[in-house]
Amino acid sequence: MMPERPKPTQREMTILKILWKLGPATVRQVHDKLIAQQTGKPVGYTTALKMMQVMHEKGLLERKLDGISHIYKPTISEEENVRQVLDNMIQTTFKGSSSKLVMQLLGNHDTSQEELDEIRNFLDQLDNDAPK
Amino acid sequence: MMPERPKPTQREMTILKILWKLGPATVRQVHDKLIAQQTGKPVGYTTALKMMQVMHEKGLLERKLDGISHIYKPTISEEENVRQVLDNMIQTTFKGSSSKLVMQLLGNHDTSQEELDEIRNFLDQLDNDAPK
DNA sequence: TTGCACTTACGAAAAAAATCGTACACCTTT
DNA sequence: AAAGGTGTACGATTTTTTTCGTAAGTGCAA
Repeated sequence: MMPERPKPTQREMTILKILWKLGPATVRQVHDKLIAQQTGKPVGYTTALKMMQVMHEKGLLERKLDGISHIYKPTISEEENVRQVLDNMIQTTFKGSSSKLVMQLLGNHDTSQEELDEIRNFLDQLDNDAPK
Repeated sequence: MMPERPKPTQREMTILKILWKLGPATVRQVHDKLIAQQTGKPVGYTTALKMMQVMHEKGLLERKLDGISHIYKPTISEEENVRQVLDNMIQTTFKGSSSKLVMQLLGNHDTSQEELDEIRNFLDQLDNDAPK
């Protein structure tokens, strides 16, 4: 049984990102960040509140009461989300081949030598842990 | 001067994906695919038409007349789109380190030996092309 | 010619997402 | 006690997105 968790809208994503960065936080804290990024027109406090309430109803956020106010946190971790996005990308645009994604990434992203070395080390690591 | 190209909505993304798969195509062709995927309720032809018209106005699609009908194609390629998404992901969730992304990907995606070898070869290739 | 089958355009309705006003409760400070 | 600051809840409005009905043009075949 799927936990019933609809795909977040774009605005909801910006709130999720803020929460992932902050860790569990109050509406006030999230709203401050929203104001700080100032993407377009400033958003009102009650707007942020309502959004987060709706996200809670949708199952995107969980919350617990802390004194007078609520502390919210995403029900899905950033890592899990990234994994989903990457897996999906691999399926739909790289025909299931994760190496293709890596190659595309390293190919044009102009990666530093240190980064490349790290990746190589990691590959070796994988081989050692699970030798053929 | 930015070409003024708003971020596509989720529905618009499904159309973009179809066009990326098909190559330049008519509304009819796109609509057929939409029907074929059958995600939820079937969508009407004029709905697909209108969406693509709107996307054209937004600058997401370009089109050219072909006889009586139009042939549409995305103004952004799938590769470019993927690059944007990955770059953005690297910045916001991996603090600028692409190797972190690769490690996260290979870490839990349970990658085959062939894939890993391909990546290693690709790394060697990069070293040869641009040796320190 | 008449009638399909196909197309585009366009307005407007329907649905979804985002914003906000207002009410009200609880503290603290004055 | 009153005032001010903080919080939640919730209905309603506004804006954006999605859907579709209808009109009208074109080509083709009966």
